[in-house]
Amino acid sequence: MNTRVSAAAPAYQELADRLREQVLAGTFAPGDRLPTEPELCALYGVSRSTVREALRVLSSQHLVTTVRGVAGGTFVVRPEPHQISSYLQASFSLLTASRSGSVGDLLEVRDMLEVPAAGLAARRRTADDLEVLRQSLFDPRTVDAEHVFEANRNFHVCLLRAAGNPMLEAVTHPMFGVLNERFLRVQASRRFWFRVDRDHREILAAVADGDADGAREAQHAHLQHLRSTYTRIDRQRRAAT
Amino acid sequence: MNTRVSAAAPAYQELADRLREQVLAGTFAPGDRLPTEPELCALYGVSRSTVREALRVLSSQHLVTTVRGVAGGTFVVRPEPHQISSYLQASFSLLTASRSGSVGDLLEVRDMLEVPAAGLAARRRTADDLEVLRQSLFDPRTVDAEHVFEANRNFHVCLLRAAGNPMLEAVTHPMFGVLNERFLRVQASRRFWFRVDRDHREILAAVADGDADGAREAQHAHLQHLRSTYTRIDRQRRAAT
DNA sequence: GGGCCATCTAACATCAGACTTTTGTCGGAA
DNA sequence: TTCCGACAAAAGTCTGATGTTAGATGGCCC
Repeated sequence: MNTRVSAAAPAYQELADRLREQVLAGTFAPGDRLPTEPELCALYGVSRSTVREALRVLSSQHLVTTVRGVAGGTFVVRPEPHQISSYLQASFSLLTASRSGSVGDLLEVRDMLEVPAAGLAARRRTADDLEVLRQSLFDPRTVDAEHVFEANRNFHVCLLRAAGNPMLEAVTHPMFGVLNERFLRVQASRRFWFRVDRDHREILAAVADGDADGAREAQHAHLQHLRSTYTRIDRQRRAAT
Repeated sequence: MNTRVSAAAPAYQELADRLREQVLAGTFAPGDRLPTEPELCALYGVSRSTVREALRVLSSQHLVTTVRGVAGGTFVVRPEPHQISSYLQASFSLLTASRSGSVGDLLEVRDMLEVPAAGLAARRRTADDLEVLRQSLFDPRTVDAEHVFEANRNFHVCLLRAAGNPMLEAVTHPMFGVLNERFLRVQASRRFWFRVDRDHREILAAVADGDADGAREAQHAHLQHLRSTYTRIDRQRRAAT
């Protein structure tokens, strides 16, 4: 017998929602320990399986973590930008894989974010940022493709960080990541890397000078180059199918 | 006795990872049904609880859904932009709640995204988009605060949609959402809504004209107004603490 | 023959309880 | 004092039974 009009949601889902509400509302602060699993059973009148499934939902959304042992339990965590990034990257990756044409969308958004980000970086970069950026330059004549790939990745990530806006970083990083994994990990010509290297040095020079306009311009030009390469590869792949 | 160097990961986590890999790799296509829970138990040699916890992880990451009943089971879904949005909004909301000063960061990114978005909307909007935007205008003299709030929300969401880039929409919507919930749901003066209404009409006019520059400018001005209101409220709240 | 309703059934949902593994703590021995 | 082993508290895992949902089936009435 069910007096409610709609039972619809499973118990674990409902419990997860209720707990999430409390976490979001701040009833439990970051670092706080939630009641133990048996306690939650008693509190909400459900079995331990149900409690555990609810906790799995919350933990896979990076709202809580569980640790074992006597001092263990379920703890509220504060979401870190990099967690947001990893989730976003997985999602975007799937989105672009399933729908054709989304690569252009991704590039469009990347342009909106990374160009102003370069401008901000020029104004806000610290001496440390500059140093890291310099170390992320690479010799395009090097044979180690993996090293070049990593250095390129580093450069972009550092540039984002130098912009000093964690939200911006959290959102932009995955876009860069998806395109990078998708197009560069596998195939990229020597000539392409030469170009990338030149662009990076140009961007770095502007950022070092505190020249926001120059940095924006250089970053925009860089993305234009990338766009032409990505769309070419994308066309080839489609043709090959 | 454990021969592995690190047992670390719980079984449900490991199973979730293995299944996720298969979903991401396309072993299971969107719409496919995964093996039933008892079958997964047999396949991976674990108990049903473990299987179910793994499935909860995947489903809360919007990779699968489960439906009950005889034709039920666990199905691979393709991630939808609005799912990404809801996750992002929760994350950003927590991020701004826990760290002071992030409201400015949020506004900064919003400016990067919504200003060009308005420009895109001016170029890409359909007749339908225009119609919906018109219906999202409101009478600032109305007394129904909830209606005004909803109409305002609608206007921004439609404008984003009109830009015709799902990724852009997925990323921008939550930023708007967080600020909106945080500052406007509770307190907003009559004078503020008059201003908002005027701005909206200006944006709409530019978008209807296909005037990308005008739309960008109007949107930027609009965000500047919002910024001053938000920062004022934010200051008041801090002072009140 | 066609439409409607009761029944069946395959899948997920939930429960209860036991056992296992991990890890911090505490007390005693070297 | 330091080290080591027993203990305890917590999450992790397993088992098996029972509840619930919703499509499928087949028979009944018209």
